[in-house]
Amino acid sequence: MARRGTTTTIADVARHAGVSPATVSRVMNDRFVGEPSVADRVRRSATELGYSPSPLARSLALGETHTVALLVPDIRNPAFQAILGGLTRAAARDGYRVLVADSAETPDDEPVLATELRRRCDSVVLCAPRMPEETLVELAATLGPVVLINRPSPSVSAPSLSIDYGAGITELAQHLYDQGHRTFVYLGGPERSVSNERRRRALDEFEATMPDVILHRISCGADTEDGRRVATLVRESGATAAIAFNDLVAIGLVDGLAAEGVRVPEHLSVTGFDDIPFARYTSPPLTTASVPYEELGMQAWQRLHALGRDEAPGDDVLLQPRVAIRGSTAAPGRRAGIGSGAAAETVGSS
Amino acid sequence: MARRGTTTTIADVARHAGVSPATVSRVMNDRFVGEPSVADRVRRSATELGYSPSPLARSLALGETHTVALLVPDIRNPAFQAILGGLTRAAARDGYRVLVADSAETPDDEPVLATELRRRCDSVVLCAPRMPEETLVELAATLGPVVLINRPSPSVSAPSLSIDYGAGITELAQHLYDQGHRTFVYLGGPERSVSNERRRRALDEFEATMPDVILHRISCGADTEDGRRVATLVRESGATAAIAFNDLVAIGLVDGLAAEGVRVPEHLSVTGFDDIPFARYTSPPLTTASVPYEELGMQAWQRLHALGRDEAPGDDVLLQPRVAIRGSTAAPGRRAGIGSGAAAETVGSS
DNA sequence: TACGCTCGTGAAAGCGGTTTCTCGCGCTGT
DNA sequence: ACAGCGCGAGAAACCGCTTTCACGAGCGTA
Repeated sequence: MARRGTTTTIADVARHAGVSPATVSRVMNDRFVGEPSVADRVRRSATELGYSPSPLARSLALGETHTVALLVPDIRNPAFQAILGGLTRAAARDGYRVLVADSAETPDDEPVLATELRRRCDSVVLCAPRMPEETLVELAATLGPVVLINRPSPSVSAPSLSIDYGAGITELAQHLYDQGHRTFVYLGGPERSVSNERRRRALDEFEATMPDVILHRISCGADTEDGRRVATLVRESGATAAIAFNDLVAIGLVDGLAAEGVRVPEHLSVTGFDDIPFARYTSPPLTTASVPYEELGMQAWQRLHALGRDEAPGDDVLLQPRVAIRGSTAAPGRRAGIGSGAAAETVGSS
Repeated sequence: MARRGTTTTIADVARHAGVSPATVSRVMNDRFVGEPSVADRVRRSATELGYSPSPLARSLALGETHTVALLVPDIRNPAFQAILGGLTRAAARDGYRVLVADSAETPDDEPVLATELRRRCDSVVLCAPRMPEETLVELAATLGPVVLINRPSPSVSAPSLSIDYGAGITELAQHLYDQGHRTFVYLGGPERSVSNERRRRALDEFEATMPDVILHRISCGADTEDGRRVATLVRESGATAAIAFNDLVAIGLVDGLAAEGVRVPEHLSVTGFDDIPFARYTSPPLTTASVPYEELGMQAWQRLHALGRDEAPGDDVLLQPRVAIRGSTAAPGRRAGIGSGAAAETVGSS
């Protein structure tokens, strides 16, 4: 904030133009209906004094801030950054700004963080994968306009936008199965994460459906480092294919395996999840499920914008990942053909 | 904002506790000096009514918002996301939030955007690589607390944090030279970008210093797609080493070259710049100059925080990139040895 | 000519806090 | 016993803008 008395206020303009603050306000907001000459005079005074209304004061008076909050567990996660990108761009088109906050992977802080953010903003995009359901229900009720990312729930009043992780992971497993794999290992994400739960359920079902499939499970994490850490465990598991919680884990795993002399996909196939921008450029390019996170961010804004104008926000949406077959998967025990480079890619729909 | 009359205000608490709003305010801000029993009563009323002060009203009254703005040309750029990450985390530690905005690569919009943001925030981190110097000087003067990213300038009153792009690119060139390359091609970034200018100057000087070096220049861009687009030009240039404006361009280039059957580094060496998190996982792992963007974000906050308390913000800083030698560079015309995997890496300092 | 309308504008009451200023009270000093 | 002092807490002004309400002027009509 500028030093007190430095900024020109609406009163200054009013005085300069010889009118009342009310009139200045009306002119600035195109709500003025009187003599055009008066409006002109006000406008001239405004530009002459370099006046622009204080957004803060307007927010207080109007009860709206033209700001939307985004709360995520870790802002450095590329998936959240993609959401942020989509949200920022979409909101900007309607003259809204985005306030970001990061709970530093501490679900306990999220309710108070969210409420605090909410008071600065008109609405909030909440991404709280590890928040307990009951806390979420309570929070969503008090929060007002909010959209939930990846937390579809009939008991919550807010619209939610989610990724069909189950469908994506099933399709990945099926792809591996079709290539001849029978022994899998799943590298689980954060323990209490909803999206991890979705993936696990889908894999449980896959295992139950396919009698000849063996599925090992390793509790891992969501970061590159987590993937690297479990490389040895994966190697020793006897699996021919590893299904990683996400791309970061997969990338870390591939790297960790390389350090142990295990080649991907020659010795072991690996799949990721998310299709972060660089998944296609990794070594080898990563077979993964492509998730439209930027789209998610844009749709989130669309819902909130509707909600803010008391329109119907639209139904909950379950966005379908698209599996992208790249170089990190191959038939077990078979060497990958020479020339299977970054350019080759198949995209399947689900 | 909650529906009018829904939120409990300071007046409600005052009434409930049988005191004046002034007293409530003092209690809430630990400025209360009277009878402890009164303070207790107020605190009880506050929690009972679920009261929390409106940040908006406080901001208006206090003249500070506890918010800092970040303005960048494109929020989707990983470098900016890293800065955002560092800034967000550092600011959060002091109870500040970050408001993000993206000028959509439109330098003309930046001055008005920045001023608008500034009115909502206590300070702003400005990253405007393509803004004309004179505009910047003017803007920085009116903006108040601001730190400039990558725009060191004696004529601007604001502190600046920059990357020594010249040193980084020179070191990369030198590395290539040491490996035996003599014909280079530089893939230039955005035409009017300051950081591109810095790289170009350094390469001009490098060319002048090394008599046997031939340096071609291609105007390219800053994105993966730009790199892919110029792959053919690069191949036809006759250069044995390509120095890309940044990692994204390098990655795109490598991909584009692969599509034309040109192998990296066997046929052509490629360097990037930035060392985005995935540079080490590309295929092949990218030789690049590692730039501490997250650190940049944190330092930016540190300066602004100091500035906000009328402390000396500290001197301008020129952060040194560290060149990371990876798999995308090799001696010209020599095949890379088998087994040069992602794990192998040398880090040099500058 | 008087009455009632509409139209253009200003006065003032919010929005929800903070802070200065003031005032009443009880305590001390002589 | 009374002036003076310090302390605890409230009244009111203020931050900068919006908006309702009121008011006076000008007009048309009876």
